[in-house]
Amino acid sequence: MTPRQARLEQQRSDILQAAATLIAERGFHGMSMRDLAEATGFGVSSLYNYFASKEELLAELQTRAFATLIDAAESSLTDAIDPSARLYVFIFNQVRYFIDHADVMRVLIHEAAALPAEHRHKVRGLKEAYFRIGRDAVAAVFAQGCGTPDTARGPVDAVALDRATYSIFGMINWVWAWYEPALHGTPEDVARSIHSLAVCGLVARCPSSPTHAQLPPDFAQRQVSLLNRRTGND
Amino acid sequence: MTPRQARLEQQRSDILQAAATLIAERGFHGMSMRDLAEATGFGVSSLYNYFASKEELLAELQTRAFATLIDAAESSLTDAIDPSARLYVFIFNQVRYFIDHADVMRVLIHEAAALPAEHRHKVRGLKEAYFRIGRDAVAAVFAQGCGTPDTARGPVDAVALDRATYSIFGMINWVWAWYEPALHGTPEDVARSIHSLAVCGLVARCPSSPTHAQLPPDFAQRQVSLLNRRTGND
DNA sequence: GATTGGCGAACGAACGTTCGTTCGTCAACG
DNA sequence: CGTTGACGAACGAACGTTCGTTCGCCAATC
Repeated sequence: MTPRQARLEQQRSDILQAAATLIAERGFHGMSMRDLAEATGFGVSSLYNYFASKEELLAELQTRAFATLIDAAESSLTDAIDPSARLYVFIFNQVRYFIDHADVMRVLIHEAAALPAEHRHKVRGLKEAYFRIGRDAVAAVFAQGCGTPDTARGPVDAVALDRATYSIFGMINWVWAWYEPALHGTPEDVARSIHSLAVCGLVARCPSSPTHAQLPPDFAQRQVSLLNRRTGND
Repeated sequence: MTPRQARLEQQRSDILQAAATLIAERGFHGMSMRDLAEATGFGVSSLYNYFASKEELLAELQTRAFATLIDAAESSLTDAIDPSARLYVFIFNQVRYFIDHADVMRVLIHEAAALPAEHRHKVRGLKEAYFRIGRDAVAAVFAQGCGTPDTARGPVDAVALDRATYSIFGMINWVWAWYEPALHGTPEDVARSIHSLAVCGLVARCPSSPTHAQLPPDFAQRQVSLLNRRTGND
């Protein structure tokens, strides 16, 4: 990559990050290209040297973010740890990303419908791919039972599995709406709360959430580097 | 109430419902007053006979919806049933409302930030009141344990309780993003899935979700009438 | 080493359209 | 007959986008 291309890519990333912040605040239609120009220091027309239109800018933002999420999830789930720990890794990955990139996350959740049809289908495909990764992780825990054979429930019907998976996604995705570091603990605390709720519920007795000791030793660093890759929205 | 006032109130409700649909589709800034005029059959300027501004319209929509939710939750939780069943009632209430009024719900979730400061604080107050109702229901289950004394965990720290409550709200609120009646079962199925996940998790053995037999016999009808009251967004 | 020319990148100005809102008017109803 | 409410026309502001131009860098030429 020439320095020329690197500079261009860097500025595209900067613009995307600024756009994520503004869209998260005011919504896609609430952000004007003039707002974005002021936030980035560019003139309004210069933005069109980097993105063909406002809608293409949104599409690029969403595509990059989902690709990052999928990459991080796939890479982190290659380890052959037990289902409950795998689910924790998946949850922590996503919680971590949402807390670190709250504005990008808000865009992902809120502005899927603002895309033109062509881009919407592409993003939809990425979203479904991501959903399947999560559902596989949930299904493994579901099938396994509480870790001991006598509590195993056996296979569950597909609709109930979908509902459970969507519900777990709901816990994770909702983090953007309430989490404040000063009030609600660390991202690890959040991930543990969600994992505990997903696996054991509020009241049941079962093994506590995996500690870091049970996870690969380089786990934390791996996640960070993965999540900062490709999106460039840091 | 004179017929005059009744007619005015009816038309205000109609306009609010149409606005909810449009805002849910395109976002607050994405809906124009001309769109709303076309959807309601009014001329653009006639809308200003009913609402002082576009922002006041949004504020009224959100205020009415939260007031409806709070009323329904408070009324349905007066019965002295056991904590787990109370939590189910709370969850079902909200799921039911979200599925019946998916557009209003999307507005509640997405467009809080679009309000001017004054109205935003008022709505924020309603939202916190609603949160406290849910948190009390969660806390009772949390404290009770799995219904038998030997599994009781005792009191939990406040931050963890908040995290768990927010997570349960997340499961419920996320329903708008995925639920389709043809694919995912009845609203009761959804409420049971969420309740089961909240109380027992994916794997633990514990009493199944309350059946309707355990609930007051007029439960279903009471919910419907409550939820259709005051909002008028039907 | 100085001059030139091509080119990516940034810009201000302006386009036509749409935005939220206001106003004067006029028909209809109580 | 007086009040209410519906309306089209019009407002200034802001929208996304385009255009012509300029600036500065880097390589090729003298």
